[in-house]
Amino acid sequence: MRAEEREEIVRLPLLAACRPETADFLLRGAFVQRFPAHTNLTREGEKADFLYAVLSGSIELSAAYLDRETTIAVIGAPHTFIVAAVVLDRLYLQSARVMEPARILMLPSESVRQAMRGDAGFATAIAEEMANSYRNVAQELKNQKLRTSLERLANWLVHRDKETGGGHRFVLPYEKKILAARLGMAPEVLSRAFATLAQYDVHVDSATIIVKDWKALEKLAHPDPLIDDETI
Amino acid sequence: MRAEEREEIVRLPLLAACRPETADFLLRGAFVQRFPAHTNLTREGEKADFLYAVLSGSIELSAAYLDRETTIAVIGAPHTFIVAAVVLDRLYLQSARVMEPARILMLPSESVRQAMRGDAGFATAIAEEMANSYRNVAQELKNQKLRTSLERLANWLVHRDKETGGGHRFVLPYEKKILAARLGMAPEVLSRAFATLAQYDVHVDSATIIVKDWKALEKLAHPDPLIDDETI
DNA sequence: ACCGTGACTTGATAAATATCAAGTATCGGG
DNA sequence: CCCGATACTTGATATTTATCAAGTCACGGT
Repeated sequence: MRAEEREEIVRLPLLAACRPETADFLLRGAFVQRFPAHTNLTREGEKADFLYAVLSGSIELSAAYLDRETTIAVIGAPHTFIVAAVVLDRLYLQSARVMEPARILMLPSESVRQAMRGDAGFATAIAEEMANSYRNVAQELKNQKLRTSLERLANWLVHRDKETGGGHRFVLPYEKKILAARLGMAPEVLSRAFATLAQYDVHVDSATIIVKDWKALEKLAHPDPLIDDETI
Repeated sequence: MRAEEREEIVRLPLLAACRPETADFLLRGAFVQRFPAHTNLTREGEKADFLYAVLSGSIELSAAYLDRETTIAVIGAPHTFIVAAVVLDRLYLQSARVMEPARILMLPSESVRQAMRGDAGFATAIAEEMANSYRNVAQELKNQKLRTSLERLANWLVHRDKETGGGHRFVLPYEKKILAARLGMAPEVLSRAFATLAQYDVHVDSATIIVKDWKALEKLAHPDPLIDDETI
């Protein structure tokens, strides 16, 4: 592992609060690897061998049931994924696939558990990471149970616009097919939802979104910090 | 706090793995309180002042949006709730209401965070608690996104039957109205779903459920450990 | 014992969402 | 530059779910 890469890694929220010797211990068994798009990193049901952290690129987490499949979340740097399975030494509940070509840090799961037992700072960082993940998925559950598909799309657009600087013009970060799965609807429904949003002056040109009447969109969306704000 | 009550508390998964002095420290600021049914313990949006653990009784966690409301989960002993908000010192994302009269342990949230920083065993226990909660919500999200309402009910029955000893006969632990919200459907839909299950030899007499043809129900439900098994 | 409230059910209907099919557009590889 | 695969859109339709309304029933409080 190169020195500058090591620098980058110990700045991750996960490692920033642990003792130097814990970081040493963890990084001894760790490695960083680059993966091209579409690589499958984990499949749900497998044993949790590694904790993964995204250094760059993005990862799609998905789950399947019978012949159905859905996207649970899309993760980017500097976040981790499938930490819960590692902490509990259980099976992955989700599959992880590389979306944008990614650099991934992999920590052997047994080392992680051992480091937790020995370093309260690290264990706390893991707990905080888990708490964040918990809140994100709890918010997503509220999103699913309390909103219609049109409302979920409208809120996603409002949120994405803020995230990209509030220019009221941005490009979708991934395929509409994946966005549809992420929002919990069939691709055809997403297509029609975009068509409906034309009434609210939302213009869609392939992957580019232009929000001409911000107020109208926000009124439709009714964003709620307790569902949409990840840092509340 | 009585000695036997203290005994009971330090056996909670949360405290079982921490150092004696950490338990002392935590229990110094803690108290146990009995609450009658329907008491509101927290409201979503409030600051997280306490970590709650259920010693007996049960708690309903719910969330609202506009004029809608849903039940996120129902918690019993020896589980905790709203730990994530405490760990991160943020706002509660869910409201908690007493369902069955309950004895609740309350730990001041600042003490919890302080204890985590000082005791790796306790921080690890919190991380494990969070990991369990995370997996439960993630499973619930899969349940919502990948199944129809009839399938959710069928699986809930299968699961509940196993939980209560597999006698193929049990009593609903709470009102159908709440069950409907828990399963993500309108009460009328639940009513009709029960009616549909008559075809599968599921008999409903007010709150008593009798499953006459277990195989038929299980075939309809298609239970999946990665969605339904909390300990996988 | 009576009353009133609220849970539960059932019917009728509307709205939301999924599915199937067909056509167009787009994009990467040869 | 062309081809084939796949994403995306749109229409028609089916299924799922919600809503509104009315009636029954059970229960707690007076």
